[in-house]
Amino acid sequence: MVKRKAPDIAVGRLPLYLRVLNQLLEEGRTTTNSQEMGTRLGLSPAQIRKDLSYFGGFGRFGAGYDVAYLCEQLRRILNLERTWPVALVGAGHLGHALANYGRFSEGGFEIVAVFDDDPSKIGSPLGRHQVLDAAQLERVIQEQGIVIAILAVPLQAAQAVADRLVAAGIKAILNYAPVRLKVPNDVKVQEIDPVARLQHMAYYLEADDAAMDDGEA
Amino acid sequence: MVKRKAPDIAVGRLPLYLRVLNQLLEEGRTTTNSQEMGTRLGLSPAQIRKDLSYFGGFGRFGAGYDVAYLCEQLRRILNLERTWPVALVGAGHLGHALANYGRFSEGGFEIVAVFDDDPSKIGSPLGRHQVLDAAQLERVIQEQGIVIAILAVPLQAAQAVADRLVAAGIKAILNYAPVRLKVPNDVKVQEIDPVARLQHMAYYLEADDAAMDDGEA
DNA sequence: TAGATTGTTAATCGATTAACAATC
DNA sequence: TAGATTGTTAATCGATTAACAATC
Repeated sequence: MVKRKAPDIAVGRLPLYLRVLNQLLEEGRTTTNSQEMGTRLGLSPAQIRKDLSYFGGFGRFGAGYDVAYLCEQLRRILNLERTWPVALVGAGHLGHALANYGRFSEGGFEIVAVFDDDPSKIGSPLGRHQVLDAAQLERVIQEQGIVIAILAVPLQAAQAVADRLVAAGIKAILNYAPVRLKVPNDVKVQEIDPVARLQHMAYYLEADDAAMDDGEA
Repeated sequence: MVKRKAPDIAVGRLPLYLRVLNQLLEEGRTTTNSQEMGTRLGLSPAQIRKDLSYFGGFGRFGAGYDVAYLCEQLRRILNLERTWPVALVGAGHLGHALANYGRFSEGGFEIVAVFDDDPSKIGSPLGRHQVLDAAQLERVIQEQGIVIAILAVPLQAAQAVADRLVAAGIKAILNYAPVRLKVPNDVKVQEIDPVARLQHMAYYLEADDAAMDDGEA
């Protein structure tokens, strides 16, 4: 009866559940079940029911889950009933792509400020914004009560910028620089490193270097 | 003595080890140890030694690891002694960022072709390339023996494009669309979903919506 | 009710950590 | 040698799965 604290790995799957539920919603479906969700995500039905059970009982015995209701509940659990303002640091190619990425808003996030320290970029338009001087970082973050930042700066600058973000009050960083940032315990970091992901997959590829061109023995 | 097959989760950490080793190399360091690597990555020394032990013994008792040597060995294990040609599908904002991303090459990858099906994009320059007609996808992939693809197309198109990639011989897909792709067992997929990562972190943030502006009770 | 699927408990499986003999 | 750190084994910890009573 006394719920054990949800493990982080289960929390990390909730966004995936939210994703399939939105997908089902778009298909006009009103109910689903752990079997179907599992199939779509490549997870076992048991795992989905277990994960959900850390947060409560959201289904109906014999009938599965109401798509809209479960969706709503997951958004509540994940603190997505509000829109979180996000600071984006770095207005290079990646910064541009992120500033123009449409899925943040439906996900519960909105980039409200973009920073760079390159004088040639400051003031230029980016998405619906103008690039702000990185010198303004602390001021803007504090004035707007921003607690989430996306870090899209070169590797060499990443830790220094992260330190400033943390000092300004940021509590969650989505880090695109290939480095494990050092931050206090109460600050969450998620790292996105496409090269590491490719390298992970390369392990399973045929090492065979030659060949392919046109098969000679 | 008979090594057990390395678990995928350990394989996935090898790129991180490679990353710190490169970092150490840049700092001019010639040796390191599991303690130091662990500190830099936020992992236990035991875990690092265990992970490496699946692939062999690379250290010297009492002296730790030779940075250059371990680096070399990890690149060998991960099949990174060659440069893998990569196909990029999708020439939107994200495609642009990826095509201009400098870290693929040092990681062992090179984007050799960019595809899009938008007539207004086909033929236009992107990085060092010209955007190719997506209709040429199969031909180019087969002719060049490409086995790795990066998928940066809209959600709605993702599965259909993935099907074509697989049919053309692709064995590894880095998927930026927020959907779990259905692929055969011998095809690896890694998914990158920044929104899901932000949502994961949002769970740990203060749910408090108001406040912040200027603290009124 | 009979049928279906949940929520939960217990069993299994796998990953991490601790500990230490091996050894340079 | 004494000191240090590896590679590996065994112990611990945690996550996943199987199974089923609960119940709509």
